[in-house]
Amino acid sequence: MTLDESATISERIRLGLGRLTPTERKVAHILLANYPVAGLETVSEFACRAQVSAPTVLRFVSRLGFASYPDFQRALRSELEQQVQSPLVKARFSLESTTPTGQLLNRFHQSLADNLAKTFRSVPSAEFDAVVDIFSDRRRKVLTIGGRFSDALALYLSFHLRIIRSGVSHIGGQSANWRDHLLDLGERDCLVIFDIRRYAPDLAELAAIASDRRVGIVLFTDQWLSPIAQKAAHILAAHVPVPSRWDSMVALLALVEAVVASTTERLWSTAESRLAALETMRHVPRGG
Amino acid sequence: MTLDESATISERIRLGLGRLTPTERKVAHILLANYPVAGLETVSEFACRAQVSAPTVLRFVSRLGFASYPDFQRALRSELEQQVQSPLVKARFSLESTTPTGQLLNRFHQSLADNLAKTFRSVPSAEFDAVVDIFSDRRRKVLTIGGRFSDALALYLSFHLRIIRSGVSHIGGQSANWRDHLLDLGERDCLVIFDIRRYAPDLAELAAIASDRRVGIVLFTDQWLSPIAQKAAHILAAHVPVPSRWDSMVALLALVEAVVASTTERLWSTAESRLAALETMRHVPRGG
DNA sequence: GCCGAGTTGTAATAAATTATACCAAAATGA
DNA sequence: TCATTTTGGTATAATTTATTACAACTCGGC
Repeated sequence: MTLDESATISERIRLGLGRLTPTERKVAHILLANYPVAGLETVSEFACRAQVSAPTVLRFVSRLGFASYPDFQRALRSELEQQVQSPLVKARFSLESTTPTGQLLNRFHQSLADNLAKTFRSVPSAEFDAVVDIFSDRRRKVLTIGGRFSDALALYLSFHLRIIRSGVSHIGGQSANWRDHLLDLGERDCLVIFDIRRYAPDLAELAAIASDRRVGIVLFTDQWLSPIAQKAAHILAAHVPVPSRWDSMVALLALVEAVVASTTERLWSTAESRLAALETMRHVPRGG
Repeated sequence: MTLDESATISERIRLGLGRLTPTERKVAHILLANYPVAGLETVSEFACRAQVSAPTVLRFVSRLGFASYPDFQRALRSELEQQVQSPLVKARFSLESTTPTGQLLNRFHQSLADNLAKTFRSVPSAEFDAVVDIFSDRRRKVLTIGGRFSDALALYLSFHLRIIRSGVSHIGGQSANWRDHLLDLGERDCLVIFDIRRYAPDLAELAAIASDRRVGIVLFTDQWLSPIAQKAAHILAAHVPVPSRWDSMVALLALVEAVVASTTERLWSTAESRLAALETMRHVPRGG
């Protein structure tokens, strides 16, 4: 099995993601989400960041086709070197950066653009496709749920999916009642969890139960990966830091929209009539 | 001799350049010319690149104020991690544009970045400030509501505001019941409406009623402006087109988060204790 | 021309890192 | 349920790396 040496390392990782063991995949995701810095650390630092043991990191690197860890780092550095060739473009298009508010907006925009770039750079195509595959499969039921803030995204996703297909629900209400929803799900079905920093214990618990029941978990999370990542079949991670007291869900929403766009395209031929039917229902006059 | 820890390393080098010996200066220049990769190599690789001996490199690092070479590397990495944001990134590290999915993600990302830029460039600071002013004024009640999809953002906004202040609600449920909520609002209060393309007639109706009652309307809408714009006291518009069957709410969410960030900052001194109280309540065990 | 402060490289040493062998635990399938 | 395979961590060995001591060299001043 010879890998294409010309490919960038991040590409190599994304392509080889399928051949990795679960824990190795965790390492891969951490690296992609913190590319390339994580790989430039020592093995143990990297391992610690990914919450795995050092040998796992080494096995990961080895499976990528590198002869040794230093070899791997050399490759990363040489890639970084080429990338940095272009002069450090700092100057930015700016609106009124004179006013305090203008500056704030500028900084905020900067961070968001950044988060978007990093996020899309690190999303493995295979992972993205896998999620779209699942959402496009009408035989699989889909349940969505999220944390305190991210639940809005879970809701948004379920709205969109419900328009183009059946069998989609959003889990709301008291967390005590969540698990009841799982009763309806079987091995082929799918639980979509949104969980970002200040990870919700309630969600982790739900994920554990779902995992026990062999329900496939699709996880939308931040760059540091929610603990649920261990139980998840597929992970889509977004970058969330912004100059604010709170984390940003912009990049996460971007991922959701990309998935929705792709799924919609896939199901369009059949969704179209469904949409028309919905439209008709919507215009039926109601009392009030 | 303590150096300013806040300065970037490259800055630190430039400042200290005078105090270095000739050979050390050579090292400094090599590092600046191949920043930061050269410093991420091993001492001997770095030394070889600079055509000096290993101890010279170490003396250089030491004179910069670092306790050890690994320490120096850690600093470089952490700088890189933060800085990987703005520069360049796009071109080099971009994801597999070879695969169809890679192309799709690239196009999508491109559109979103574009929307963000256009949105932030066109937001009037005064309008932004005005909205923050309103949200920061605890005497004003705030009601949020949105359309089919944008309601998720309305919900998100209300969640955030409710954490830092009282008097915030989200209007849900049947549109027939919406107007009941307006009974609670007076002239000084505020109705926040999210309305993007395929503008909802229901919302326009609600806006008309609110306007009649002299309730101030804050409108989050798309670049073409919902018809509600005529009734609105303040408008924040975002760009929404993406290569998808649906419009994107990413830039709109970005605006919401910017407003929330600013409002939070404004109210923080008092919100902090409120947050602590909420946290306590949250941890009270519940049945189940 | 010799001396001494300052500078640089060589070589030996100490410290860390990476790599491996092995075992336990989990997953898988009959 | 049990046997078999896969997977992941621990402990340790092997290697590389950073560090230090010291000697050689350079350059000014006397």
